[in-house]
Amino acid sequence: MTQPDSLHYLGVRDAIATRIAGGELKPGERLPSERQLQVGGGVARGTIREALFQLEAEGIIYRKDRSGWYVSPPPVVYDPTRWEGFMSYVEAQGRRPETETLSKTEIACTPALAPIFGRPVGAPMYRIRRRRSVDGRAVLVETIVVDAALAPDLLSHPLDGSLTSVLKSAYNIAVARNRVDMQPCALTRGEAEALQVKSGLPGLNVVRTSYDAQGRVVEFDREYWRHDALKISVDIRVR
Amino acid sequence: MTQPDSLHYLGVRDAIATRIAGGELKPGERLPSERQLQVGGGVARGTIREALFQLEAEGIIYRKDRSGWYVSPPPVVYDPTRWEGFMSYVEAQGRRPETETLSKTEIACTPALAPIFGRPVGAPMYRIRRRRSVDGRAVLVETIVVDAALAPDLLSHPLDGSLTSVLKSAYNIAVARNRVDMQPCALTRGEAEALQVKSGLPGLNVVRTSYDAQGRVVEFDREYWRHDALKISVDIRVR
DNA sequence: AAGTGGTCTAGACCACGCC
DNA sequence: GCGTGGTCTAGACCACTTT
Repeated sequence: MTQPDSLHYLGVRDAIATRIAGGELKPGERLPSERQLQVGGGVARGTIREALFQLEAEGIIYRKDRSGWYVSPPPVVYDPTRWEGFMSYVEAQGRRPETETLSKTEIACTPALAPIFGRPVGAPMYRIRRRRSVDGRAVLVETIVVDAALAPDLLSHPLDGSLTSVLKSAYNIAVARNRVDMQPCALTRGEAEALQVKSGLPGLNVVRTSYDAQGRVVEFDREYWRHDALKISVDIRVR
Repeated sequence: MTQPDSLHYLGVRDAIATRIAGGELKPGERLPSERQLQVGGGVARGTIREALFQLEAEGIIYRKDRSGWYVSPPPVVYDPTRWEGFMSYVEAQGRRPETETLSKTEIACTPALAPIFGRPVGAPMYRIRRRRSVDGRAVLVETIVVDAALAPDLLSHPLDGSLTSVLKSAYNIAVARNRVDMQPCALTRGEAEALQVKSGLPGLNVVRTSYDAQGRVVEFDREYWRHDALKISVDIRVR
């Protein structure tokens, strides 16, 4: 008999959490399979899974679809008031960043985008979809939209680094104001697929709108982060 | 037969989401019980619950323990770079804020707090636990710690409003710098209980450290938010 | 081919909210 | 005291990853 704090699945949770905290299971390592975790306990697989979901919600473990459960690495710290770019701040934290461009296309400005950019529906825009990883684990997918009138021929530039610095160096466009919105969400359909997570997992939706000194929108970026990959830190001085 | 996109629980999810989006079920209203939702479909209750968990992760519905499932109201927008205080910004959004003081005690500075405040272990501190609600739904619990040397007799002041303004008006302590850390988390034990949610639900952990002009920590605040109650918005001007 | 997690069924009992 | 969600069992089959 497992005999936990009255609840089986929390007892199983604690048992696994203890093995992780004790260093028996290290970040990135795989847990025993669900059926193996059942062994002596006389516990149904559903109860084991309940415990695993709990640990997943806490950010302690994560899963690779149909491959297994793994111990989560520590989160990346992100300061929305700075924009050195993903690559540099991840590296500064001693982690290995990676960016893949999933697609880059010219699109016509949609009714949803028109008011954001202050441009007519149908105006040419560039849309870039990227996936970014830390230490080989995909942590976010993003969709960036840029006004083609401001940055003609943008897509011929290298897009796997900082887009902001491309805009600065190739087009002399400087960001003067940044608006960042963040909201807990569920990762569904496309985002979940790109991050190779189960649809419905919690995530963080980060929307960044960058303006130049004239108030024009130079970059509109929607990011979907794994909920366990990120820690936000903002430091503000009062005027 | 329900006949969804191959997956039963996603079909059930879509059916419920449609009823909510269509206005048949309004924010704050209760959904039919899990057993009622099974009716014609030949669907197991576990599958229904899978669909409800999905909607919960998306922030579309929430549950009151053993009472039922309800349609979520829209989130509150929170700007960490401003601190007019919870009461005023919630009101500004046309919602009804509420604050309850759960406890207020004098404590001895712990080893964890000592380096934050730069004070010796054992130094007197005040600890205040509060719960805050929007339109009658508890959305966050917080624990605030203040150095007793800076604000003697703090606990005799009214604590259901803005603590920052009490510090300002009663002690002439002004905040010069604010550090805000946010991280997705799971609501467990005490927090879950205070928010009347099931332990393990996703939440957002917000830690705010406020400094005065001399660099002293005047307020250390740890907040646990329901994941579906909050939207963060930051607006930054570049120097 | 074997093993894994993902989904689903059909029951059961319990603790607790609500009336 | 009835109905609710919360927990749990013991199976089953499937899609997919891994070897």
